[in-house]
Amino acid sequence: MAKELKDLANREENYSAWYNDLVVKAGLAEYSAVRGCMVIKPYGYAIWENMHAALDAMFKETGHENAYFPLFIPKSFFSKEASHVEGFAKECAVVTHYRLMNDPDGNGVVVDPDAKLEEELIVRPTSETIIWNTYKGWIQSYRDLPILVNQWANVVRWEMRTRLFLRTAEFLWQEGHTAHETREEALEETARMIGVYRKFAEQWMGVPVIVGHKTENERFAGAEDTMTIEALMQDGKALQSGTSHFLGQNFAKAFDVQFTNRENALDYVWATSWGVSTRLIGALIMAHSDNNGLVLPPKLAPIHVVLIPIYKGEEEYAAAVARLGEIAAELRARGLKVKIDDRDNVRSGFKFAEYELKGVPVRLALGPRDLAAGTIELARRDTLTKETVPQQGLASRIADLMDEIQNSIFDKALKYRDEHITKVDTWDEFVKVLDEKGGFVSAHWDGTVATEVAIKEATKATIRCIPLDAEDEEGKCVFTGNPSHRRVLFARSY
RNA sequence: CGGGGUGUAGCGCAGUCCGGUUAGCGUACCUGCUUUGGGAGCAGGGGGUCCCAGGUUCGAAUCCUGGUACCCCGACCA
Repeated sequence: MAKELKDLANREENYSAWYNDLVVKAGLAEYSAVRGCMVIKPYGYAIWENMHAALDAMFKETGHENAYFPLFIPKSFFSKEASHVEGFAKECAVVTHYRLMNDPDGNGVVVDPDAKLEEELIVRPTSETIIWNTYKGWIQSYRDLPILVNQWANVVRWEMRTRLFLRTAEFLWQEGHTAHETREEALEETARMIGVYRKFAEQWMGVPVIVGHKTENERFAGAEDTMTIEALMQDGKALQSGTSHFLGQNFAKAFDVQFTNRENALDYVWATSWGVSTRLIGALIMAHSDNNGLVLPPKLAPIHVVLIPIYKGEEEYAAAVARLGEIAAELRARGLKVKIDDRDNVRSGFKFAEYELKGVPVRLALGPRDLAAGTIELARRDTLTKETVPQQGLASRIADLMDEIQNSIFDKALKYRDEHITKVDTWDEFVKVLDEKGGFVSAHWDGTVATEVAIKEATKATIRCIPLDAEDEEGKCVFTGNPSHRRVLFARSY
């Protein structure tokens, strides 16, 4: 185990390898036998369950309901919306047969050539097409609107290169798909849901994000506008952490979803879609972790407090574990998720390191000295500080501490993020900041796709978003010198 | 699909150039004793299709031919 710490401490050299190592060693996930696919282990899945629960409650508050649509989508559905198919065609898993048979030559099981599907089925890379095909049957009148439906599901995108949580061939997500009477209502929904994502990222994950619009070039395939939350990772790269799309009437037209409006005229429905995925777990890891491992925000941590007995011999062990049991009960009564690690085959120092690696926010250690004095050792994961405190009043102290830690890790991430937004007005500076400092570069851009693409080719940096709060400011494009009316945010990204 | 690399114990690797004891090291695992307020020590033990197939040879982890899998860098992308 000593070796693991050393590996993790070398993260400056190779952040990628460090990240991968951390995900595996903290017990969150690992690659599976299937190329590019990930096994989410119980500890990692517990974080996802917490995210799921919090997001789901927010969706309900904003009037949404859950439903479920098929995993398989007929191939023909994809050809109905031209830019949509163009965006996803290159990364689809396709089902062509429905039966296996024993190989006549005795080489195990083979695909039965007689069981070829008339029309291939696509394993969903996203569900717009199957959902709009379904909505067509649900909508006749403005009285049927709005439809505010969310689905929790898995999707498959056959990516060339994968990274645990950030990009895997299959991933878990939620996708909201809404239908509205008017353009304005759909635009409001698009903005409302990116607001929900922002709130979740900042208040639950402790990850500050910048809300903005994607450029035409970075927009979702089939959308008229894509709103995004962009987070900054500790290696200076940006991560698109959630998106909300205004789809206009594109899918309504492609799937012929018309309704009778209040003026008794036929009109096409206005649509939005929005989603976040298990990628958020990657964001959580890369925003907060340090050289000792994960740092989890209390609101999403599977375990809030771990209790560790310190002892010599059976008598001390029994005494410490018994007292910890009483303390655990008090903490649980406060709604805290508590684990007593009473293993006696590993030493306490080993346990300390292990729970730091796993990012448990608070650790309590109780030994003979504490039992005699009525105290306990309390250690904070985020600051790596520890102090000896009275057992008296411990539960309320820790309940308060959870809020403090939640705020503290957000503040730390916010400070880092804000220090890594650099205003730049010349091309030399632009390149220099990207190479030496990283983070977001706030610069003028002439608004053309050609310039954006040229900058990407020159620097690997893309426009992460046009921030919502971007002020009007006259300036010159950092690349072409053409006039610009506001700054946009560039960064290298995952 | 282009460029590079690697397949040897659960994991991480050495050995391959230059063929030759019973294939080795670290770690993990099992047993025992001693330990225990920050990743324990000692002793003993178990675990191998050296990626696969064919070839050369008295003899192949090592050389040759073909295959295959995975990793890294690019293109693609939540």
